[in-house]
Amino acid sequence: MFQCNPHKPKKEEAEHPVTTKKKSKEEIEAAKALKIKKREEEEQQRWRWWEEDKYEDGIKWKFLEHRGPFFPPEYQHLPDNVNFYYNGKVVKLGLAAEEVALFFAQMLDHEYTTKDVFRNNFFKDWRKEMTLEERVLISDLNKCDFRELHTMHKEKVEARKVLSKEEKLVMKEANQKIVEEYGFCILDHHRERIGNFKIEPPGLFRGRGEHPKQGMLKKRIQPEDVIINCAKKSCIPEPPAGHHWKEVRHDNTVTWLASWTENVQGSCKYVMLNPSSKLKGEKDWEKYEVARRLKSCVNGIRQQYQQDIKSKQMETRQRAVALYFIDKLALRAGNEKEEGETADTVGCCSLRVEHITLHDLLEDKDCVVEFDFLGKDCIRYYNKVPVTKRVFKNLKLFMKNKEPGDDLFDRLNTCLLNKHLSSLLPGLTAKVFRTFNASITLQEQLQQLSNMTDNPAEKLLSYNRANRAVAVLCNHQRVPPKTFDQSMANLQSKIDGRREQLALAKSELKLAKKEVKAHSSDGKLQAVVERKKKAVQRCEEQLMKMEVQATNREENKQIALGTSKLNYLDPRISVAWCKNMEVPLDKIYNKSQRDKFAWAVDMTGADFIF
DNA sequence: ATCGCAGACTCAGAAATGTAGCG
DNA sequence: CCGCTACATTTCTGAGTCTGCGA
Repeated sequence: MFQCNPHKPKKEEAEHPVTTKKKSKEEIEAAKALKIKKREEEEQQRWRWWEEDKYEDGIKWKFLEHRGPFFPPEYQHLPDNVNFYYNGKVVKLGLAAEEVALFFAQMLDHEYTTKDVFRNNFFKDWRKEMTLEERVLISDLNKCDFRELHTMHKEKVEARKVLSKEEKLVMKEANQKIVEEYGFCILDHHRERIGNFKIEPPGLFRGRGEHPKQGMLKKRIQPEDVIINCAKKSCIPEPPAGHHWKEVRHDNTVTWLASWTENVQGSCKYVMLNPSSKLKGEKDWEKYEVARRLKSCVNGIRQQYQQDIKSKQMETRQRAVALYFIDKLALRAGNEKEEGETADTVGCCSLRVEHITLHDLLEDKDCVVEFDFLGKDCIRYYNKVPVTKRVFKNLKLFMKNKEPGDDLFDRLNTCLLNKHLSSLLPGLTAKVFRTFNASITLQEQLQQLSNMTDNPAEKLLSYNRANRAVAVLCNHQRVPPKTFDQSMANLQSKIDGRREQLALAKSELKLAKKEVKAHSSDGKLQAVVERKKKAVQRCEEQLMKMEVQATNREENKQIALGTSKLNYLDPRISVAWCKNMEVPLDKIYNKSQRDKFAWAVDMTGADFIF
């Protein structure tokens, strides 16, 4: 005799005493009820800013109050028994040099520390932190032995993992206290979550790809480096004891609460609000509205750039071809970058001759352009695209008499392009094409792929496939997780196991049916048949679910769906689809995504069209 | 007037952390 | 029942886009 939990049909053996199971079941129910109640409360407290009037142009808030950013703890000297060695001898480093040495030691397992650029940059900056004595002594990184520091660090990480439940809870509560105090601000009478209220701790700069500055020391930020922005009439945040702010200003035309200049690239860093905030949400909404405006005039714009390709002006022709790429391939604008300051990556306007190859004929297609370049974050863009004859001819022209390293569009830059675009439609820039093409693709794909008659798993697979089409368009890639092949194999063996189980269940059902025939009108046997039938059905459902999961995972191997979902797809398309398909929203958006898109969830009906 | 550059903001994947489901 | 692991979510901060201002 056993109970079968409807949520876990797989567990069929009565391994546990019924009493404990019952209890935990009740507990689960109670927890669920609590969650629902909490969610409802949250919903009631939510600021429905999308129902309010907008501020006049440029004003971002009328009141802003916060506690200032949260600073990381000061560095503490290493314990006495942990030593750094130079040339085989113990060297006791001063506080500053030791801290930086530890940054390097912590990364010893990482590939970074084997790269020459990284090592040289690190060593140069490290020496700057040394005392004169240290600097005289330590002149060769290869003679430095950080292994004891490295081991200590690993042990610390390990120790944190094996803490008892109680200790972990204490830490969690301490963290929550910090979030409560520093993680929120008051903006126009509403409590809003801050995104990154923690000051970035010092460390070694890690760029993406072959970054010329990798390994440089990212210095500790002091309150003296930080500018605070808040309302004049608010309670001004208190700097840490013994310190003062660089400046306190009251600029309500910007959205940041604090800012500082980072020393490696000299760029500004900001403390800003969480994506669920009004300030971010309103901007997001506006972004999709501009993209929808583009939708209504994109045909005209397309016609125009097709015409412009024939223009007598070289500048116009280049602009037209670039726009053709941006529209068709969802390329980024491609601003110029300072050479030697960052990794060598490009976008549309900054493409060089070496990044494309022209094929009059390739794989049965005429006029094929082969793209191969590193884009944002050094993600490779590789694509073979058939283009119109006109575009093809122009590309040949643009490449004539140029070296591989020369700009493809030598008469064009993003400023020129965007000026042209904004003359076609106010607010139109190159990146709007990415948003527009991403969202329209999602809408079309959902329309094509999903059917009301599909089962829930199939509907979700279709949604993911539509999402995936967008991710492919936008070239959102990821490195397959290290465990990918293994986990795929695991899933497959699970599927195989389930298949066998299904076969078994089927034959048992047959047998049971025979029995019934033999001893007709035996009620008990009839019940057995019913039970076996259910078992078969359950098995089939489970199998189907797993197979869909396997398909989805395989197709997702190198594709990252998150970025497009979060930044390119008008959430109203997804909300409307859920309503039409009767799919619960939380199947496609997790908690923070629902928070971010609260405006869309609230205002969108099943009839929404992008 | 224009041009370059700082400033402000969005977008990006990796890494860290949390959690659920499994044996 | 409990620890472990795989997967999901969150955090982190670097890398883009684009605007507006001052020389």
